[in-house]
Amino acid sequence: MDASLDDLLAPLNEAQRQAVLHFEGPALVVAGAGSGKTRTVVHRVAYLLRHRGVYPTEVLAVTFTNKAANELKERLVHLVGPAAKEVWAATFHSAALRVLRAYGEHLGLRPGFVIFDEEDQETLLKEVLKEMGLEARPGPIKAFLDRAKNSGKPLEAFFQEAPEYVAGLPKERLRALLARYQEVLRAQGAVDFGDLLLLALELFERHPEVLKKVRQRARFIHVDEYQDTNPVQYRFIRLLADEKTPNLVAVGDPDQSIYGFRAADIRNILDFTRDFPGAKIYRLEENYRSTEAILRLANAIIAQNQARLEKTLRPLRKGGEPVRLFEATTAREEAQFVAQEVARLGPPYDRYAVLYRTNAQSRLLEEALRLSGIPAQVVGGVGFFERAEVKDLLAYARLAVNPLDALAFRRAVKTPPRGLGQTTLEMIQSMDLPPLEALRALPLKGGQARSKEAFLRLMEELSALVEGPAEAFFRHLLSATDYLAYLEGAYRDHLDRRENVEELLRAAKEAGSVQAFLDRVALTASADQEAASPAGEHRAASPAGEHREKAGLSGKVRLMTLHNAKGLEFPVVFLVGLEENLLPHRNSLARLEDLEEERRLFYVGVTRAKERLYLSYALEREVFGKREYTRMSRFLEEIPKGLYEAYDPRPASPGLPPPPSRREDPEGVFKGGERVYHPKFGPGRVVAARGEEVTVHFEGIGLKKLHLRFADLRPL
DNA sequence: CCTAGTAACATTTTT
DNA sequence: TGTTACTAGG
Repeated sequence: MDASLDDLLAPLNEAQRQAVLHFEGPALVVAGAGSGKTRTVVHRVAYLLRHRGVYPTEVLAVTFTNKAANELKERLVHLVGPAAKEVWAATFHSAALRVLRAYGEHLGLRPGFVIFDEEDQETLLKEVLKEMGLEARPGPIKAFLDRAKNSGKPLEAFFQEAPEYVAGLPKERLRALLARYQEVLRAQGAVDFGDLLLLALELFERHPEVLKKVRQRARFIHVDEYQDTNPVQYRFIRLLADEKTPNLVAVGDPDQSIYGFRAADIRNILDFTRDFPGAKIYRLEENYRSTEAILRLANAIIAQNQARLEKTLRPLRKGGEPVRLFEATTAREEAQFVAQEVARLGPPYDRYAVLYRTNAQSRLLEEALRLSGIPAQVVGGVGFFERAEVKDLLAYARLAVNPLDALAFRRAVKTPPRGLGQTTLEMIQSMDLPPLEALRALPLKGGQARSKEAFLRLMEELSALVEGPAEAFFRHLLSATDYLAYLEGAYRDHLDRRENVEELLRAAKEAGSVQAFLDRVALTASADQEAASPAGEHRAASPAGEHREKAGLSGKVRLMTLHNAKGLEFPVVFLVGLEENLLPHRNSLARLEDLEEERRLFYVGVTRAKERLYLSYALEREVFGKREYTRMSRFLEEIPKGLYEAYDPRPASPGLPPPPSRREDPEGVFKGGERVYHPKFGPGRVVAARGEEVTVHFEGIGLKKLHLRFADLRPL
């Protein structure tokens, strides 16, 4: 661990070296896609620690995902040794949470406060709407609330600027509604996502002694993806960066700003030198990642944007495969094209990523890949922690940690069903007591009385376990509620759900305490999943890479939204759905700034590719089960011809035949041993067939009993 | 109280 | 199309 400075600088180019050697004062690193940003960041922190006498406990590195934070630490440990574990690497939200867990009582936050996820947030809004006798959709209200909280403006100021009607509610009603929402939220000992940063700011502003302490932990601040910071995050950093000598290094790329809907303000990065006078600027424009063909396309795309700083990525990898464009007749055909092309190029499959604008597009792609027997994994979408069975169990944990959590209480009481239902819950809600106390006070008879006692006893047992390891907590919960038996009775696919429960136990074991586990759950993003990791060489050698190997995730095609692809790279990228109304999305056509953000999204997608890039669109696509005719994206039209070529592999090797149609007369047509295909479970073999009931073995899934009347089972 | 069936709704992106 | 919200009947 005593290697010289030369070793640290050797793998870097001149611009990177300059940035790495930056010591005190503000600096902006404008790092184009694939310009070795992560390496520069890691080496710079290593430089501070190794050669500038900075203590690990003085460094705060804010990253975009928790996974990025962990990787940063791992690589630092690799460079400077285990002491680097003390570096504070976190997302804005987990950093804020940590501050609140440590000092939140100054604001009157209860120690066990929970974080409500989006679903909880909407549920609560629905309740408040009902309570106030208002008719409106919670979705748009939630969007308004989030924007308000992310804007960093006082709620009053935000209301001033808001239109007279939001989500069909007059402004004044909305104001009252949100005030009530906030009140109920706190009464339940909860905060929502947007609150995390706001509360941290409030803490800093009202308690200078706390700010002073946190500043000591953040004498050298590093912010990644700075182009995607919003005003609240900006203020958070502003407060932490000491005025006299703000040792702040911001890294980002204005061309990759894609979170406008989350109030990210691209001006934060554009105005950096004004905000932090004397800031040094370092530009990384040499691209190590992509071939020249890919980069020329990327440069042509982004050059169409008006609002940007001139910047051109210089390719280090000359030539390369041409970028190919495929026109499909239908979205299904587009998906089959992807599968066919992956099959043609062959394994290892983690070289491939399929990127799309909306989550809904994943379904066809997943199906097509499965039909071709290609292992694939959707990153994001319905996350692990959003599965019903996982949320059920988490409800108990939440309630044990925070008895005021009425939402968790309701979920816990209802599942598994235990003889306390709708009516009882409504009574409890009307009682204006913490839910458990209300239940205790409720006079019940017979079976219900027994159910009540049993539930209260269970919660007491769980409370006793709540300070211990999370794993023990959940194991007790599982046996006390006989939860697995409940799953078996309630769900056809209980085996899958059982596996999710086991996964939860593993995650709990890793997290330690119940509180830590819940926090981690709340702040784990889809991009934090193991499966999100790219197949880059340097990472494949890391410990995380080995772990993936064992988990069997290394050999899978990754499917994800363009947003989730940020920061990743793949040898082969398919960018699908390049259609008007999809990319650019129909909701982003009205305003130029939105349109330009869509273009940046396209740019981000293109720059993920290292060797090969496929673009595609379909002339026909189903939306809500209704057929829609589409048109090629304007982003493709505006690219000079010659930067990509039309491609159609079909004449040479005929595409997969359309899926066989369902049999007309279901009864008795499947025979034992027959190969069949199920849209959800994929290919399988019939084990037994009795009338309408067929037992099928699916690869990697196991036995499933299916009713032909319902299951869309097709012969293969 | 619970379940199964039907009606209504939803998709832009996410820490 | 897939999921959730609501209702009637057991």
